[in-house]
Amino acid sequence: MVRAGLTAERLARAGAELADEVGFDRVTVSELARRFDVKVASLYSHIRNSHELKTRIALLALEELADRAADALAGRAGKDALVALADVYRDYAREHPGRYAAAQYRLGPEDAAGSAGVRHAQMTRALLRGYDLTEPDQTHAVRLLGSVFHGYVSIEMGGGFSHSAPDSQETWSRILDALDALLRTWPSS
Amino acid sequence: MVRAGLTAERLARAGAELADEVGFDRVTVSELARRFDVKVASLYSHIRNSHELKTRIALLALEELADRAADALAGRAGKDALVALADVYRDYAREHPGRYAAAQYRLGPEDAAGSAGVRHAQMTRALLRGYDLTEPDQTHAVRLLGSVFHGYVSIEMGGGFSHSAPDSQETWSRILDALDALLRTWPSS
DNA sequence: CCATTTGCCTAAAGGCTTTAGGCTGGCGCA
DNA sequence: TGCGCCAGCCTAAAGCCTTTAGGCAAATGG
Repeated sequence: MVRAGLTAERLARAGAELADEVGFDRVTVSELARRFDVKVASLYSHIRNSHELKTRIALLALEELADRAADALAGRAGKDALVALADVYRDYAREHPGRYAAAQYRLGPEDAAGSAGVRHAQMTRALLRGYDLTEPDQTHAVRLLGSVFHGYVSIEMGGGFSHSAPDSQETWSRILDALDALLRTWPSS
Repeated sequence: MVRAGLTAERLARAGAELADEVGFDRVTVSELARRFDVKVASLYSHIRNSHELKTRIALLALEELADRAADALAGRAGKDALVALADVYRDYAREHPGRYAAAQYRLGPEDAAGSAGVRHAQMTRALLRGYDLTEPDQTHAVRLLGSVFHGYVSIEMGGGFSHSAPDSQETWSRILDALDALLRTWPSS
């Protein structure tokens, strides 16, 4: 009997693909076993349980996203950087809806600390160096940007903007214009 | 044998309470049956399936949220109204995390059209009358506010802001200040 | 070359969803 | 008041998912 060569890593990668195909919430240990043409119980030698599988997929997505963000930010500053970073999130969500959903999976403090989530915050901070903000406003701005990016993308993915004019791309551009303007004239306390 | 007096309505209400207690994703037809001290199959005379149950809970939450928003907006304008509306979302999410999650449940176009989602958009539009925006900027602004509110609240609920200074309330206030300033000086195309 | 570890399998228990079909308490009508 | 009918709950059963326990065989390394 030929062995399938399972690994926690490979399972997570396959799980990420599965998520993009059928949705993160339908990623199931059983379905994954089917894909590897292996019995379900076999997966439990590699992952503790379903939660660990999802966590690994989430961590993987966060890494990928952070890598893309780092790439996009390289050599850019100011509004250029703002738009680039924003597009990274939006594009990733469109290309990999399942992974994007996974990135929202709630992690325990343990996993969260070791995740790429930290890098995300740092990069947003780096981006803000192109604007003139000092603490604590910088932190407020980091949180605002995170909220807008995630909020917009998740509403858009949910179809929230698809049944009314103007089209979503137009709004996205105008929102980024507005955020840029806001960051340049941030109202200090 | 005394009848339990089940109803799609009562099931949805009980489901909403259950969601707040254990989380929306753990709302289950089985658990609900247990709460009514009734066999699982009995519920299927009132709801078509699990999806319909969740949809009804979502619609209920959207309704409640819209009612609160309408209340909060009454007699207010400008920044006052902005803060009031924003707090409605945030407070609702804190008081009723399960219902808030339910409100994010993806509805079919059918249900979406008949939902209170429409009222939400209209109220945000009404709020913007306190600022000087005309179409299509008004729509862009509606979408921005929706993104910020939803994005911030969902990150906050996920614990995203809880492990770093400054505290979340402070950021929330400053973000609302910033949005107010932005709306007053919205960069026209 | 064989001993041990590692990887996948069978078996089984327990939970959730959904459908089919049966019994009965009550409401409506005569 | 009495009776029939139907709505409302039940039992049964199938199908899928998770998770644990224990077994056999393929790799690995001494």
